[in-house]
Amino acid sequence: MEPDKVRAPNIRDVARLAGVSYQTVSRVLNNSESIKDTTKQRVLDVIAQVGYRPNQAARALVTSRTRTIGVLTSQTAHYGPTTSLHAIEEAAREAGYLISTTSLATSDHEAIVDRLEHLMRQAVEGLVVIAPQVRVFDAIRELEISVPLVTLDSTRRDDHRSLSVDQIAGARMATRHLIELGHREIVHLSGPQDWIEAEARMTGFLREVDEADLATHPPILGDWTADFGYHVGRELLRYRDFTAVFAANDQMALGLIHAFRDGGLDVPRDVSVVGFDDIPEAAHYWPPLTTVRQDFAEIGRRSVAMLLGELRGDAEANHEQVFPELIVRESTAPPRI
Amino acid sequence: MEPDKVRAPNIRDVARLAGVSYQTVSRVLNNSESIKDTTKQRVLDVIAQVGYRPNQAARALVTSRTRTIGVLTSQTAHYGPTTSLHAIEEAAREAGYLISTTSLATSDHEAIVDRLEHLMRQAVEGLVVIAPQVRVFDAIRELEISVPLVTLDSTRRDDHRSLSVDQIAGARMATRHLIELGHREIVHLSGPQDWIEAEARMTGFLREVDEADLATHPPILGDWTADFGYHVGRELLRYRDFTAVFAANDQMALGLIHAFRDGGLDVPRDVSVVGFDDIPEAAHYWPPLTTVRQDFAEIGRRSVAMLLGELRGDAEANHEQVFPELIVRESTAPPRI
DNA sequence: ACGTGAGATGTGTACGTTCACATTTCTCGT
DNA sequence: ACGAGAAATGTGAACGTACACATCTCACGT
Repeated sequence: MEPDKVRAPNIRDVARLAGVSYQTVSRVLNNSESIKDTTKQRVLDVIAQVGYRPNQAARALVTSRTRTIGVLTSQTAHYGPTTSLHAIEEAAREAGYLISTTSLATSDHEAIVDRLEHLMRQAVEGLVVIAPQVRVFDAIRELEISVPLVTLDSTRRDDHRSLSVDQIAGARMATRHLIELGHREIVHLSGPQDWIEAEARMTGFLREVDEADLATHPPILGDWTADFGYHVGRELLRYRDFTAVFAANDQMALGLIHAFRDGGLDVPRDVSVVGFDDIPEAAHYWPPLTTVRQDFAEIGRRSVAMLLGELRGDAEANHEQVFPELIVRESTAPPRI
Repeated sequence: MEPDKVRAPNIRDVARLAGVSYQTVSRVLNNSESIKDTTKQRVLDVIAQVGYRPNQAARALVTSRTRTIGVLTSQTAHYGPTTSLHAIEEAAREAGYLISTTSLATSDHEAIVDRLEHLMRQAVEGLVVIAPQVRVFDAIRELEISVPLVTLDSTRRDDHRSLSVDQIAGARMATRHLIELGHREIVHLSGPQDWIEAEARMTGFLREVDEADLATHPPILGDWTADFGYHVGRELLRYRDFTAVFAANDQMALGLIHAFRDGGLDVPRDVSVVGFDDIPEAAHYWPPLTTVRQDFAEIGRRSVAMLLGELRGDAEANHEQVFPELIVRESTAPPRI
């Protein structure tokens, strides 16, 4: 006939056992000065002894500070967003913040609103959005979200802060590399239509092709996966009206190369392929992939720094850019003939 | 001279505007029955109009329910843990729970304790541990954590629930496949020493080799990365006293293959390579990788189901196993001669 | 017309903490 | 030895919600 659950000790229990008032315990918890060392130690001993853990809900209620940053991610377990997320978690932790992550199961408007509402109910103090779908921004505007917000991978110039890798520049570098090798018929395998990143890379590609006065092949819309890249590669084999492909990420590039090889084409002898992201495996693909490197971890860290800056009230620059880097390996070569 | 921050509307504000008591608003929020439809609608209208959001801290304080599940992940952005994490988040969300994720920056005892303490302060109702380092279990025991706990990828049989892919069985399948092809000199490239997964795969490998009465090459300890696989491959080229390698994950397998090719060896003609995990890119590697598939998403989903079951008080089975599957592709073949 | 009971709504209180302010205790210099 | 001021500690209230219980309202059968 034991009581089913014993109530967890609270600040008053600790105070009683230490022979002080609850306020003194609170001071110890918050590292207040003007506490006698002996008293402080006595309180700490009791805390350790009874295994007291401050109730964050009560604390948040009275201070109206949650020390939590909300992160909205896309539904996929891609390397880039994941790496950024880890960096965000680490940077936030170091600053004494915690992370509440939620991901988008679907990218329809309702789901986005639901997830944002969820984060706001959590009373997050700031928001990092790594879900670079265009629609997210509409939802944010609609909900009149008032906490500081940083978006990643956006090329938008909106009323919130953003941090982006200059995807357009990266795409231009990749495209220019192919052009400089002598390619004149270049196909672009893009990401999904509503991803801002995909749009930016496509824009960069089109601009570069345009400036070089080359014929424009209509970009193909992909879904970021190697499987899709493979299927596209099989299709492309039927036309052969190109000498190079710029894929919007490394996985699709891998699928393309696989399909080309299956079709009897050699990369880079018969066709050059460039990827994007420089995931850690890209250097070990066969052939090692020429790609555009982005520092996802750096982006994550800096996004937290920006957010914390805004939380502290600094009126810093609103938009930062991180520059990507072209990594030339062995999947690109001059066209035959 | 505006007031700097307007207080967010609370339940009493809503009540006043709707001309009802705060308790009635509370009833609407909690979908209580015995609310007149017209009243309910009036309250909902006010809520929407003023943008009222219930304060979770206050709610948690009084109900002592946070509806939060804590997740402890390893420090790395690997495909497997990440995929499981996504599945966990989704499953939890569907059950009305939220996720508080924290990752291990380092795997020393202090860091682990710090992270666990952190989650407990958040008053998580349950814990999912995807950080399969051995030391985590010591910390959990030491902290006398009382909330329901599910660990992933563990082969331990402890006092908490666990859900694991039978890594030993998977490793045996991979090894047996090589043996059945006729290989007698097989090297194992393992994961880091303190990872339970790595240990289990090594155990499976050693058992199978032992049962087949083959000479045992001492396993090589790796770090899961393709880069490391490449370096090991370069080293191995100097000996050539093996005809097959079983790598503990696909990335290391990729690096190995790269190194072998650089050294003039053909996979699978000169040496066979098997990976583990079946990440989505494995089918598109060159050659397409023979590997062991694990359903990471399934694991994530089931871990949440187990946890919720325990939270509801079901006394279900304590340990579930998920079986992996051997996927034979083109990186394995009979040994030459 | 009136009591009855169910349905609808209202009131008091507790959750565990921090903040503002009040009070006590110590440490000096004289 | 004493008072002033600083240091240390204590008291009352508030944060926003849900629960237990109390009260009000209304339809209905007699």
